[in-house]
Amino acid sequence: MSASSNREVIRLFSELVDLTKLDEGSAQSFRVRAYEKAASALGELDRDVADMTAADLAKLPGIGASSAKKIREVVDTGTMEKVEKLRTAYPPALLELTRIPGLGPKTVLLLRDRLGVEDVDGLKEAIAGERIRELPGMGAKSEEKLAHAIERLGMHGKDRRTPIAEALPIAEEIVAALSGVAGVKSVQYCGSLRRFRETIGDIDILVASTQPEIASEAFVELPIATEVVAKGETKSVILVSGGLQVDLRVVPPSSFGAAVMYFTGSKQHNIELRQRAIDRGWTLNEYGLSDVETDEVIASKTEKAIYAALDLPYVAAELREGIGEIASASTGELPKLVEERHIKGDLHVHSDWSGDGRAPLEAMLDGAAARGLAYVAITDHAEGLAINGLSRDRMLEQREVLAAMRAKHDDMEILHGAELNIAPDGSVDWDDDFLEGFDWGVASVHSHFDLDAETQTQRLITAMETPGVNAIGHLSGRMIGRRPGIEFDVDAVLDAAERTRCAIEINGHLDRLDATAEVLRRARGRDITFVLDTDAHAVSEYRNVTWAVHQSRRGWVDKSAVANTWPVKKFLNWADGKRRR
DNA sequence: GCCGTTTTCGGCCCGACTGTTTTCAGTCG
Repeated sequence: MSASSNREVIRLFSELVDLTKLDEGSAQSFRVRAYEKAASALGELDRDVADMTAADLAKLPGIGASSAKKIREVVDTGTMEKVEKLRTAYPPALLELTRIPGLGPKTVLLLRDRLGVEDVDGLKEAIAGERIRELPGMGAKSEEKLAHAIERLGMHGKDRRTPIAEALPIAEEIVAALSGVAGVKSVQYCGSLRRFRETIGDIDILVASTQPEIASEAFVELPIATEVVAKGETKSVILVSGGLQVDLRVVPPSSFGAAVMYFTGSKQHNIELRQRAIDRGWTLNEYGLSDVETDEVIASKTEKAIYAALDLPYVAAELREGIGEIASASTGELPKLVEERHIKGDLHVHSDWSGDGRAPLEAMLDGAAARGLAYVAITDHAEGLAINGLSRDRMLEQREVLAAMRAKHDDMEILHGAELNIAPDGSVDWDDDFLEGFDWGVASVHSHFDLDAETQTQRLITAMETPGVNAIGHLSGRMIGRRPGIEFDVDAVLDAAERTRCAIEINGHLDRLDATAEVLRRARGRDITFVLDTDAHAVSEYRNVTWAVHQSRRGWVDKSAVANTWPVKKFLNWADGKRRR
């Protein structure tokens, strides 16, 4: 990716944020927020900063003359003087202290200035010597909390994030448990989980209840809770196994919409909405949108009503990252997003014919039919995948078996496909003649993840150019939280997708969610076709379609670009067309 | 540090919980 300089600039700005929090003694200082905003703007930039002048940079929203100069400095010299200077004043060991939950910049500086605490070991000594309690505003209880927080740092510091595949089932379990509690009208998980980020800092649960104390009590008593961090009337915090934090807010039912909105975030999205409220003489908080003068509530029950009052269409949770979605919403330029009911077929499905499939062919077809799909492509692994793959002969045999099963499923089109392996040189398992016998081909990277970006780019492009390849499966090959994706030139691959008419898959496996949202957003404005797939290896995994839809929304993908939302005939013609090029 | 259909200076989102306080500071989201 050409953005290696972007990554370095963002890294230094993030460090600048942390250092400035200490230097200013506040995480909310305007300078800190300005640096955060600049870092976030750079993260969304689809150009290489090295190619931009200071004047170009300063035109970007959130970046002014000062940040522009710093960015150029990093590009030209490889470093940032301000960061270097702050590093000597606040060494890494001291910065590490701010990662301890409950310990903010003010207290870290107090510890250093009054007790000479320079690092975690120094803090432990101060606690053991009962010297914390000598400080203003601190007591014996503070020592106890800090000692405990240091233990927590080891297993789950402030900045450790949990893969969505781990967090989502926990959140669903808690939602289900609280739904049955007396007085509870609605329960919803919010935060980054609802925005469908691929990793989660903590789980946010919102409850609407007429009896908040019962809900709070039930929450801290959940069997899944390993520790209660805080418990109040409307706000409580627990830890679950592994140290993952779960926050609960309880609001009256009439405020549910405002509270969901507040609790879903993102922080930047909320700030922009609140600014929009202020511009209209109103104020927005988790209880509602109200008039500053009269206290009259303008909207609070639903998110939609609040957006409408602010002259905005409803903004889907997956879009709320504060990266321009409010500006796009206000001008009617948000994409038309995919909904689950739009998905007419599944194009990446395995059976137990290949090694990792867990259900018989019949069961997978019945499962697809039960979901009301108009078509399904069986795509077992091809033989290049040593452990799992089917030989040519087995594939031909499977084709016969599928043909016989068509009679039973006369209201569902059954496509015979294959999941092909992309070799390091971009070739796939079989020659064009044999590939022509299939109805559908999805080609994926399953090995050689460490090749250099240039080789990987060419590898993907060669695969896309192959007539029998309709789509590239799980484009990056990443496993969230376990394995990074391959490195490749995103723009070059997107160019090839336009040119070859090869689709890019949006894989709904929770540990994949691939293509990534960053790549999908980068494809905005291009003429690229996507397919949403479950990559189901068992009947239960057809539900991955839900996650694929969320992922597409997070990537700002327009429904019109998703082939499996099209009318069936149009889809079949398109799929066939690519194969005959 | 950023920004501007009232402003190039003076604003910048809003509220809950904890521990220490007799009214608030710090932290967090």
